[in-house]
Amino acid sequence: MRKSKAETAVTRELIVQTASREFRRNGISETGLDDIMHSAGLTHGGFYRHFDSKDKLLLESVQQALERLFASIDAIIGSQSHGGALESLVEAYLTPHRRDDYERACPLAALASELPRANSETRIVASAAVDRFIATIQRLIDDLPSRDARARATGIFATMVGGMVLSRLTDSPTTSNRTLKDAREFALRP
Amino acid sequence: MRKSKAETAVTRELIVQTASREFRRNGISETGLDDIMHSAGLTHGGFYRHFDSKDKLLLESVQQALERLFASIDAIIGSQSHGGALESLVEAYLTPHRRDDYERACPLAALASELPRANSETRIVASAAVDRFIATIQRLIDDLPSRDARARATGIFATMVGGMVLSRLTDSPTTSNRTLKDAREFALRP
DNA sequence: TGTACATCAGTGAACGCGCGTTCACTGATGTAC
DNA sequence: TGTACATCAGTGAACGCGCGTTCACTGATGTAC
Repeated sequence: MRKSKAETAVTRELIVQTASREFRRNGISETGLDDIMHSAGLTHGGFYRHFDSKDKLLLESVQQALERLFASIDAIIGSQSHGGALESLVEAYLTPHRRDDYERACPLAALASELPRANSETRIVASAAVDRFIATIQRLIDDLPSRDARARATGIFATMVGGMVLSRLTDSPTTSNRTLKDAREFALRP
Repeated sequence: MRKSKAETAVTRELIVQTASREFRRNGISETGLDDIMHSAGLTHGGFYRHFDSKDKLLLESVQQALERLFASIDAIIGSQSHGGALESLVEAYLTPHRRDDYERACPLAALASELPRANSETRIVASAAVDRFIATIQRLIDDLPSRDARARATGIFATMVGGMVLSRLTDSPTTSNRTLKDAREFALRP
């Protein structure tokens, strides 16, 4: 049952999107190709018509998640007066919504301890994303010389990623939400 | 070749210690019992004379790593004048040494994205350790009412964990070291 | 525009490997008398 | 204190399962004329 080129492209996109969510939800090595294909409504055998390996799918999944995350962040920043942009960014990131909805979760936080062992292409993408995140934050800090702004931006991003990681590690939902709030306030402290 | 009770206890301890390092280095699901037993100089068949399951070993490994980490932190705090203790704690944590030496790494950072999916006993231990870490930091903050000190301590710990996670995610050693430094300074910023 | 053939997306079975776990066995240790 | 037997730490093979990957097959799509 060959599919048309258009249908094939849609299927491929669906697989990447599904994988992107499932990797973030269940981790890289705990997510099987069978899980992904089944979640996408397909059987596992067809996978290799679209991708060379699980590693290649992981690479595209992480890339896609990052592209969408940066797109949403850029939109948030763009829609704000310059003064409130940093606050909006931090508050959009450290949110119960982004903690619980793995479709929108930050792959750097969701895959934090697994990415350093991923294949080299994926590591390069992840490492570049850290840089881009920090540079984005740096641009929103205008009361410091650029060297200090970069250092401050790194600290802010560390607080964001750490706050998200800790909030997922915490059992109690109340405490988890307060962790997000405390991290937001610490990151934005003047 | 039955071993004496003393030898058996030593072997058991060796397995926990080895597992604790290997889990932190290679992750929970990517570390096999065979890897651990082989690293400890044993064969995999003997494992079940000491532990009921991989999950039970994980629990003890994480517990042991946390006990040792808290012991070293308490020692650092105890040996300091009260004013410098927070600085010493943050600087002892966000160090290239603790990033690279998995014998001393913080399990919360090294297993950050895997622990939320671990068995419930291990999750409870991890969650309690987050609380204890925050409480330890809180006690070193004396210029704020306790509610605010707790919030501040949460922010500091988020920065510490995030800084460590990001430094492991970064390809370049120079950048990775600077990330640690920036996170240290951000955490300690007055 | 229609026809004949090649291509290939998706299916479902199979392969090979590694993993967590079990088991029969060995021989030194522990224990009961 | 010595002897006879039970226990059990460690070995290495085996089991069963799941995983990433491959493959023969189907039939609709794409293409060459």
